[in-house]
Amino acid sequence: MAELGVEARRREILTAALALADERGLDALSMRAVAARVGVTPMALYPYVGNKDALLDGLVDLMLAELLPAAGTPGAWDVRLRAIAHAGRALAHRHPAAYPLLLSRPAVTPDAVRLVDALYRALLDAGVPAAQVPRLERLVSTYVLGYAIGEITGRFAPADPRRHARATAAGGAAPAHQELSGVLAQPPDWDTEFTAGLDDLLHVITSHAHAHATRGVPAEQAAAARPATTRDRPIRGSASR
Amino acid sequence: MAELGVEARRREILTAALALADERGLDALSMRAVAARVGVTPMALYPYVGNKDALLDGLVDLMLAELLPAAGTPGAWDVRLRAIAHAGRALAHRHPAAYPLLLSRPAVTPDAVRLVDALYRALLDAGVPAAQVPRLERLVSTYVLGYAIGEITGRFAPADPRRHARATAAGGAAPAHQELSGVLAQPPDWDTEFTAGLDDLLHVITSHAHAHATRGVPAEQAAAARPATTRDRPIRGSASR
DNA sequence: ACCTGAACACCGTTCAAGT
DNA sequence: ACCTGAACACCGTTCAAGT
Repeated sequence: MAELGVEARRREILTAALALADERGLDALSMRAVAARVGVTPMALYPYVGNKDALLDGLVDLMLAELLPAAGTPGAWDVRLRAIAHAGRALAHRHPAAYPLLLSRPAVTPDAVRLVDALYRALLDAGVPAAQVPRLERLVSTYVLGYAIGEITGRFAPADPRRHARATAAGGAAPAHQELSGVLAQPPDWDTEFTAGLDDLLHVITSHAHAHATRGVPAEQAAAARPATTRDRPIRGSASR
Repeated sequence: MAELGVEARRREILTAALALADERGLDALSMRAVAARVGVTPMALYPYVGNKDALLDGLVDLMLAELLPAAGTPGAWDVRLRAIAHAGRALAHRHPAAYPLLLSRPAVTPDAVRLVDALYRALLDAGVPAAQVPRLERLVSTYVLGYAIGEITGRFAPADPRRHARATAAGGAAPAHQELSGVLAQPPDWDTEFTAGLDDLLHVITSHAHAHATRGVPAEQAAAARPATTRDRPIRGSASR
């Protein structure tokens, strides 16, 4: 009972911290401000969150927990992979200030492992050889995180005319910009671009997949539908539960 | 003369700040610490760097300046693109603490534009249609930045046995991890993996290229080697200088 | 068991002042 | 023209103390 209370209080504190980051940015996320929002003295936070660094790790946990339901999406491997990717990007829009923490902190919490596991599963179901699965998982998650962060931090943003102006002002120093002035004049649609990049990565994945393994359904169903001899390696556990 | 002195002093301050970040991390990068390293009072920095935020932008500038020579690499489009990508990753290893700033600040300085221009040029030379060039440039630069940051911040890192242990401890919650336990047991070579991902992106690029445009040499030579009728759009300026 | 209050060693930045 | 010093409003975190 007391233990449960501690966990609940911890979540209460982390939720307040994430809300504060959402509303006023990472710079405004001080232990003192979080404490004030929870209605307590700064020192009262320490037994629950350790210190500020651990509090930031806690925010990562909280965001991963929000993302996790996407890992349960049913359907073909590419449907599942797309769902997780789009959920990952949507998370960035919901928590633009805290989101970059995902890229800078090791993903070793149970929820992070579960999420990675769902991506591993999708890649395995796509027919990717085991040796390539972790690498392609990192390729996809790097894309999702990097793209979303580029978007929210404004790295891609200079859709305002000033960048274009500056680029052409550079003149001979930026000839390719001049050659592309037509397409650079119209700002891109970031939703469309994200999906296009994801499509490109899906092609990369299928290009690495075994020729015979074009199964697009979850492992159990695929295993049931295929003759056992098409399995390239023994599957240990979990297939029937 | 006085103007030049100001620029030189600014660079001196930024160089000291970058060195400080390299040696003691971003958290240790205070205005006071930079000032002490330069041998001056904190307030003396302000006329040169504006404020702390602008100082961080200055570090981005400094890193881009280090990266820029890679944009001058000669050779075929893919050679040039690879050179820039590998230089971008090498930069991360040289400045692990400051590097993530590249992902979080808009790239609108002249050096940034020059770098993007070199990537645009490589993609154009690859035969990518103009409409796809900016998107694929963002795909490539997102990969380089995201991968390098994942590497230096330890997001990929749990090559230590603990992650694997934790994943398998999760048991039924991480079945794909179990299925992959063989490949997950051996830590990846990050150099090789970076290159493999880059190869994948090069394939994406060529898959988007015009069928006839497999030119692998800089624009001027390619333009000279091909009949003018194969050009899909008029090239404005720069081609002959 | 849970929280508070005072204190310490830091921050970034302002302002008025020095030479 | 270039820099300093004192001051202000903040930080994260410690410690001893309250109830």
